[in-house]
Amino acid sequence: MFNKLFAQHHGGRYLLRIEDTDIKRSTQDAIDAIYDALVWLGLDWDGEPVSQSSRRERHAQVAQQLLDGGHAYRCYASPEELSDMRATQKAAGLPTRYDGRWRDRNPVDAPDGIAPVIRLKAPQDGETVLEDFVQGKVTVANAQLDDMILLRSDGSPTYMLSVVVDDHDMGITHVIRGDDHLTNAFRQIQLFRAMDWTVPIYGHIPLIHGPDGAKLSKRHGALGAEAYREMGFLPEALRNYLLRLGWGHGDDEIISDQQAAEWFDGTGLGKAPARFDTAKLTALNAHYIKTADDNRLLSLIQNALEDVTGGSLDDTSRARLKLGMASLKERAKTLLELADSAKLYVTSRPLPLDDKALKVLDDDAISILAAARDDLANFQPWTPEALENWARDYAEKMGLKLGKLAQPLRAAVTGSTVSPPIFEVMAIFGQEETLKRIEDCTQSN
RNA sequence: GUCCCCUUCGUCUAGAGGCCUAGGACACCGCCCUUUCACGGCGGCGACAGGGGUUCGAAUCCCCUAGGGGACGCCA
Repeated sequence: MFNKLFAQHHGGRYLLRIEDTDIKRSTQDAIDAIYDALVWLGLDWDGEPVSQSSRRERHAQVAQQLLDGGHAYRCYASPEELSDMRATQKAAGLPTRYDGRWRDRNPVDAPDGIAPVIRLKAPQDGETVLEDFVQGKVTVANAQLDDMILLRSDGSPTYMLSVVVDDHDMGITHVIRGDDHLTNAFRQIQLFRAMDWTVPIYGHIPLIHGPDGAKLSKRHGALGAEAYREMGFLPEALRNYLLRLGWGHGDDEIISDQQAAEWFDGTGLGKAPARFDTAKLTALNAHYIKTADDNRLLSLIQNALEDVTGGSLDDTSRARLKLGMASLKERAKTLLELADSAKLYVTSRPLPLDDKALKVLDDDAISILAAARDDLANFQPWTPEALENWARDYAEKMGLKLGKLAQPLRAAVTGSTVSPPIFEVMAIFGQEETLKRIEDCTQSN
């Protein structure tokens, strides 16, 4: 999202690349999940996505070039040998790094039957400096960086090689990514230098943590975008929430996409990880539901409603939902809640009454309702305002508090003690349907 | 273990030496509005990690300590 906003802000292009160099993990399902999530979130990209796996030959060619130019070498150490090496280093309290055992060794020493990897011959002295527009100037001694693998023993390019080649070939000028890539940046810079290519400008943003402060991971709170969709969040709410995680613009909280693109220039990003807070996301979601278009909301909850009706919604239900949506969306924090409350308008008689409604409809209430029904039978006009005035007048005439009349009406008409304003609901159902619902209660008792 | 980074209310943040008796938002509590539930309005609770400096003056600059995070793969 930051990449997209940054590109929009500067009139640039926001490109998508699928980094699928690990064939085992890059299934079509996994890749589709990325596209779906990005599209749902409204983070669609410019141009065609580039698939890294389709560029293997080009990557291998660059590795060969590096080899020819003396910037890379073959390493014949086996995976077992390397893991022994790390174990020894760790036991001795040393940093675990490839020790360069094949860096200057004569290839004639190469053991038989071992396919080599190709490693970058990285500078060992001096330091590499990264001018990061989020982290600031970060310097690392080259002695801290080891000779990374460019080509695996099976000849396939690693992510590190592919990223650099693709960034160069795609003309990438700016990279915004998680700061788990910060140390990779130094290695990648060395590779850019070895090829004498222009290094992109980097911004490494902090990772998002879970509510308990621990890193968000697959087994700890990290969810795919589709999970938030299923929980009834609107993409614009998620965007607004994420925007404010690690970035701020004064006291502004509700920020439109357009405003975000105008304001987001890559500055003002925090360096500390932020915790994910569902409560705040939910509050934002409530706001965006309130301001969302009624027809859009209706289509978003349609499936849930059709589960109730067992078929497609009829015209009467649709009309009622449209009339009632303004009040319904005012009360919903998620689309799940909205769908739940909207069921009111698609449930047909005889109405199931919940426990609280049953409790409200005691003998007193039933007799009040029975009398009110007769008064209502000839009442006109059937509008929310007129009905409310009627209720106030009628209650006063009968010496009742308004609630003594309104709550039983709500229970009888909606089957619940919680609903949008009852006179609005009665108006939406119409006179005939309302009277029948009242009769369902007064007659069955 | 080694290297790098971070540290303002419970959470997200504003703050770039005096505007700060530290502002906003979410959450929480109270009151108002009210036929229910919400919305909304008003008010409250609540933080500069700790310790040293520099300065007339520090949340803002420097140092140390503590705590947190990230990286260290023939993963990305």
